[in-house]
Amino acid sequence: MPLSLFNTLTRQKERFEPLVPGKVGLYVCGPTVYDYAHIGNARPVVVFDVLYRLLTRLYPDVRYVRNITDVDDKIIDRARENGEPMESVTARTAEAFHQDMAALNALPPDIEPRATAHIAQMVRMIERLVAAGNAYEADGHVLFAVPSMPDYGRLSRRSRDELIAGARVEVAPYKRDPADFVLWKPSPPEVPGWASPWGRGRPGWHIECSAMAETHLGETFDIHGGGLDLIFPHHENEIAQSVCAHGGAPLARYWVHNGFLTVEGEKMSKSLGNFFTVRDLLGEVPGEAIRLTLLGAHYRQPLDFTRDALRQSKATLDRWYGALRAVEDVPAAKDTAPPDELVTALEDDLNTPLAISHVHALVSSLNKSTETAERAALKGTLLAAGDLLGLLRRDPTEWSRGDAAAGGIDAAAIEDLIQRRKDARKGKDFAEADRIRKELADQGVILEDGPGGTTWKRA
RNA sequence: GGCGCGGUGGCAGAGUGGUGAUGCAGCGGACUGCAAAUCCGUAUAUCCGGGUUCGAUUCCCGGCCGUGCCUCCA
Repeated sequence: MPLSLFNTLTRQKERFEPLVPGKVGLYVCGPTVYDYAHIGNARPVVVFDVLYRLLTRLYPDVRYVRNITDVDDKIIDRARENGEPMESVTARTAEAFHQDMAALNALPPDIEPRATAHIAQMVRMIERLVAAGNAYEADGHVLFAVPSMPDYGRLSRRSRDELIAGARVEVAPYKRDPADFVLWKPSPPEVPGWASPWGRGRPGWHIECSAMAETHLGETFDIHGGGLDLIFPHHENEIAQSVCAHGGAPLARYWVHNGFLTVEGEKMSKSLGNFFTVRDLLGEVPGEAIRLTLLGAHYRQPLDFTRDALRQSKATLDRWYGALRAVEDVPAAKDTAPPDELVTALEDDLNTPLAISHVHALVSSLNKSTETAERAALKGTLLAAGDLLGLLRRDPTEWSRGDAAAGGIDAAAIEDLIQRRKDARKGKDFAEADRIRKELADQGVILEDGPGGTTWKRA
């Protein structure tokens, strides 16, 4: 079954065909690095990581570009508040972002361009837009002239009139048209800035993505991804800039947007106190449980992120790793592929919930199997399925034993108690054996008596 | 006000014009010295009202409810 994706441009699920056979260019809007990534930021990263893994499986040459926005007024504000240079804010935050996303098993993109390294490309693009009559200088700013682009609003399906009618913000006096947006703005001396034909200044929000996409993927590429909230104005404006700077060549052929996330049924916001950073959550549950939670709903559906969902994802992974733990002594079959139905589910517009149900089926088969060759085959298939989804990468025993919580009982002490319980059982002193079981249970350690002896795991 | 999305069992969450996946929780059973894990079995759902159809949860219209965006905010 061929890959199909829901294209925001046409509001339809379309069969995916790369522009150049065998070769795929993917651009995803990355973070503005001024603070830790929150769980809402993590959703597109994880969703497009699955797409990247799938594309890599289907096509020999995939180039995944995800930018880092390291110049922005929010960053500048943060730097001023902290009394530190913008560069130290962005370096620190980008590093934290990398750590957090790695903890979610998100692969790094092939190229991670930074806005500040592409100022020259932005300036050149703006110059082209001015020369072509699509942009103008006014009051130290350079603005994109929206009326110069007849197709403006196609992605978000808004007419210019609607935009103006719905505008909530006062229109800057230097704009020729209320819908015009900033390409370049002046920087006062205390604000970071770069020399340009229009004086010292800094780029507007949208131009960086146009310039970086052009630099690393060319004028027209295959897939552009991001959150639903970016459709307007960000992606609409990106299209306007790029298309006009490229003589009408389309920017991306498929626009893929992930849905929004709520927390415990409410919009995440700092004032509601339900604002979770990935970093906070990683202190409570393994990153893999966060990842599975994010993949538990279809990417275009709204996702309600709850403690209960997180707990359930952890329980699911416990079961999956439990099945792997039972076949630790069986070498996985080599060169195994994920099940066809799982690949098919992902090819159908990234139906991760359906794909996950196929993992459940695999785990169930593995638990039931008693024949060594079959178990080896199933183990290989399960690991291949996990690889495609970015799951089940850890050692199963290590997973089940978890990390000794601060003050928790350590592995050596547990083993010692298990030995003492074994002696008690040998002497039919079940009261003592049960006392030890209870003692460990009270510390979150569960004992499992199997044919090969007693093993343990943390609850 | 404009544009958009969604309403499926106790919870989460897919598919589908014709016996409604999957997981968690529940109940019963097997296994276990007791457990845990696992396995087997089992009850429970398509917001409301119209329309199209032999037949709609699925398509169309209306309503109700929830929710997102509406230009520097990612």
